Amino acid sequence: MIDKGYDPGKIEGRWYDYWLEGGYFRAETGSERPPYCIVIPPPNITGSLHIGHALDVTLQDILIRWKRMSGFNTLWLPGTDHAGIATQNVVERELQKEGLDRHTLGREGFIKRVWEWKERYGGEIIKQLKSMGASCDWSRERFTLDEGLSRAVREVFVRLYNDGLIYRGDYIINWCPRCHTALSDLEVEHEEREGRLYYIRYRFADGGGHITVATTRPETLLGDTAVAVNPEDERYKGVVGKTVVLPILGRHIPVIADAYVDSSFGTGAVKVTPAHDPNDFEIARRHDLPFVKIMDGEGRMTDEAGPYKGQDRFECRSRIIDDLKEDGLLEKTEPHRMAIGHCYRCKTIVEPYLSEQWFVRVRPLADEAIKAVRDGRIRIIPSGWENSYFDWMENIKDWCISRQIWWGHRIPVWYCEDLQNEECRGKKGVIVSVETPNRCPYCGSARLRQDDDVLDTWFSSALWPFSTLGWPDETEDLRTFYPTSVLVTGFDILFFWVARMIMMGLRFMNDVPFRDVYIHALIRDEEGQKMSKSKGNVVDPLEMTRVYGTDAFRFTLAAYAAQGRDIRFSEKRVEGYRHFINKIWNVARFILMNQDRTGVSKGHEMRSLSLPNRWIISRLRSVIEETNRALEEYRFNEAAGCLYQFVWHELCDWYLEMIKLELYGGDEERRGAVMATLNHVFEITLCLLHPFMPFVTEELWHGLSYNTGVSSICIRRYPVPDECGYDEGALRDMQTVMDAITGIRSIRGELNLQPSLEIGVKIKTDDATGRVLNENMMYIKRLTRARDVEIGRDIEAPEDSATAVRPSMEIFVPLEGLDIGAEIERMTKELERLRERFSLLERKLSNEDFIRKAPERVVEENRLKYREFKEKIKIIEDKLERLRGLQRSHSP
RNA sequence: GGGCGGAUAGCUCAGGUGGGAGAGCGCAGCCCUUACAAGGCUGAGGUCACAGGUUCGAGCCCUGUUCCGCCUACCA
Repeated sequence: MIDKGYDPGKIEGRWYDYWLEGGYFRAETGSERPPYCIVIPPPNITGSLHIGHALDVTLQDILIRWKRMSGFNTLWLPGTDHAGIATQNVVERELQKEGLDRHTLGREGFIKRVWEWKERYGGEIIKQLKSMGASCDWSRERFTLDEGLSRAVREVFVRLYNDGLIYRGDYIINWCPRCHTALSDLEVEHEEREGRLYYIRYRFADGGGHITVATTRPETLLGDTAVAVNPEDERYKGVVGKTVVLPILGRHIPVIADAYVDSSFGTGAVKVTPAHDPNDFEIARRHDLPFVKIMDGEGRMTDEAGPYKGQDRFECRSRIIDDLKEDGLLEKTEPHRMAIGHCYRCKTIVEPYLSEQWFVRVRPLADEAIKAVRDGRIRIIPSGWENSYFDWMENIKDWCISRQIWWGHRIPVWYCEDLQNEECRGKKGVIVSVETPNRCPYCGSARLRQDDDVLDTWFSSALWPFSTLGWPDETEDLRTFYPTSVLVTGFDILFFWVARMIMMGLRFMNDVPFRDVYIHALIRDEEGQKMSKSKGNVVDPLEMTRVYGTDAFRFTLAAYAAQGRDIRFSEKRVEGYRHFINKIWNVARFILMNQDRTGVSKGHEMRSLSLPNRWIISRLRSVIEETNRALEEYRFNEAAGCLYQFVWHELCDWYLEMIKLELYGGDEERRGAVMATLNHVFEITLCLLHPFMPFVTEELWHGLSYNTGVSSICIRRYPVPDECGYDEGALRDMQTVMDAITGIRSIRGELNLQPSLEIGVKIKTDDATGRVLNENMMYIKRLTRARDVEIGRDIEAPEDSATAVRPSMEIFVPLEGLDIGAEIERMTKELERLRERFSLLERKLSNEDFIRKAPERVVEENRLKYREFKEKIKIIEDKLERLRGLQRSHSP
């Protein structure tokens, strides 16, 4: 006999090892079975499992286990991401504690150090994935800096370069002064804040007056090389072409006209700082203005900043404001809402910064990626995200891919230092190559210098669906599993990752990287706040699994995963599902206890079974259908909800309670038949549940010896409807029996009758219903604790009796000393409810338009209900009248 | 500035194509009935944010309003 309660800690590790030993998670090469593949969104090696991963992993595992059981050759490919900036930051912090920095170690030494760190801690998250029960094929685990994946990265870079889709140049990019690197537009998080708009006077050089510009960043005036106005702006017509004097520095700069300037904003005149603002950069290129860099990579002011040299950018700002005030050049300031960009890794305010970087020309790639979704080669689920996808793709700008850090894929570009011939000089000595060159291919020089930069981490993750399968080699895995089946991820990386995988997949594999993209919600705390360490509101998934068990936690996440909505996570709900698992556990206990006593017999005809047995099998058939359908449509919450409802409220509350009668009494043949049915139903139920709660289902499946012929539930065929018979009559009859039982119970409950009180019951009903009730009398008696039940079409309502009205049934419970007042109250309330509904029906049916325009089916349904309610109301009215009569005769 | 989503029971949320308002938790009453008190039975509780419109009929479709959340953006 198994333990009284379920203790997840005892069994989870054991079964996970069992699965690994059995090799159940390993994908086959050269399989006849249809492939089903998911590549995991690779977690950062710096990370530890958070609740978002837990959700992501749970949903993927549900799909993979379901498909594996359904006969597919499944591959769930796991791995981790090197996470360039994040990892570099972590290791740098560690060095800092030792009083070191990366420059003292040197590039090679530092990278060695990061690898050491990776070996030590990078595996943590993998262990945590395993503890969630993830059925990944660990023999195919990948890391974005693996040799194979690195080769893919270089290959892609070289091909894109040769196709003219990668270029290098001086542009304004987003610069993080703390991480000392360029960032792509996406890596900047914008946050709206209350700032100030400063109105600053620039005096004309000829001494006559001034022009006022408005700016949010007064310190950048040090780098101004013009003031611009709109050419159509009448106010400034006479000013264009004049010269103004830059405040503080006294430099003379021109007033120019450019259509970019919005006359309605500020004063209609804008200062132009070409080296520190992307728009000004464009203006400067149009007007051939000089570029003056006033800030360095640390965010400190350069020599160009004159008296402010060496100051921090924010210190400089306040100094400049003071100085402008002193010079009487600060006209006014206004409050101004604006979005400020922050580094997504360290939250430092980013700086628009002019520097030489590598870029991907994404327009042609994006166009193909748009087509793939438009024509349905890729489905995005829920489809609402398609709009965001299209919007972003249509307005996409070139992607800055070079990073000035050390941890990552070094850019496969070398520069010839000698430029010894015409060809070499023509190419500017730039060598782009998959293999590391020994000599310059143009001039033969051996003095080559590799580009210092590494690639954006997302550049390598964009290749993940094919680089992990062996590309650029034409491997068996690639042939079998590309395109992958579905990508499961959160919307926060739709652009970062999903969109870029689509672009790269189409470009290099000539096919989409996945057929479906399932986008799940973000998990928030109970107040709807995003979880973050600094807020201290994180829910630790590992603690959840420790306290409630992995299965309960997984089931909770699945039950929460309704499409298109954020999840507000509540621990109470996990607790609820732990109870659910305990419930399942106890079904197994129930089976084992009775099995010992009764044994099991086999091969029973459905029609020879008693009503509850025929009913539960028919219900299970529907549950199988619904679960499969829900999973097919990524409606995880519906699948979970349907199983929960079935197990708890149908299997346990009704079926088990009813068959106790047959198990405790009845003949041996009958007991054996019931046990056979129960086992059949429970075995299938465990299988249905297995993808959601792998551990407890495996444990019970073995505990109940269902493992004949198949060594693990995880490879047992996922239930199909044909495994169950279907008996519509049983569903109908069972409903009748349940109606009778709940009717009687309702009287018991509402009148507060002692459960020990054995009651007599009279039911007035038609012959057909009466026959069903009589056939199942024993269940009714047991579940209502009724002494005797009299059934007939001519039953008279006894005096002093409580009443319940059910479809085609009037139920009476005669009671000595019935509390007439209480019963009148009950009946009155019931009557009110009925009358309300009835008058609605009455109005509907007396509406000619309704009769004429509504579908026949709906009209008929309403007529039926109308008659039913009318009858019920009459019964209750009569009953009430009699009760009132009684009340009068009883009172003195 | 543009876009998207949400507002349903005290709380957290379900409600694929318009036709009987649901679940879990919580709450109240009764019950330790031999799988489970991590349980059972019976209940109470809702002008489906607001205002219009379409329709025989709207939680669901359309328009507008309010509040909340998110994404996105080069008006300094």
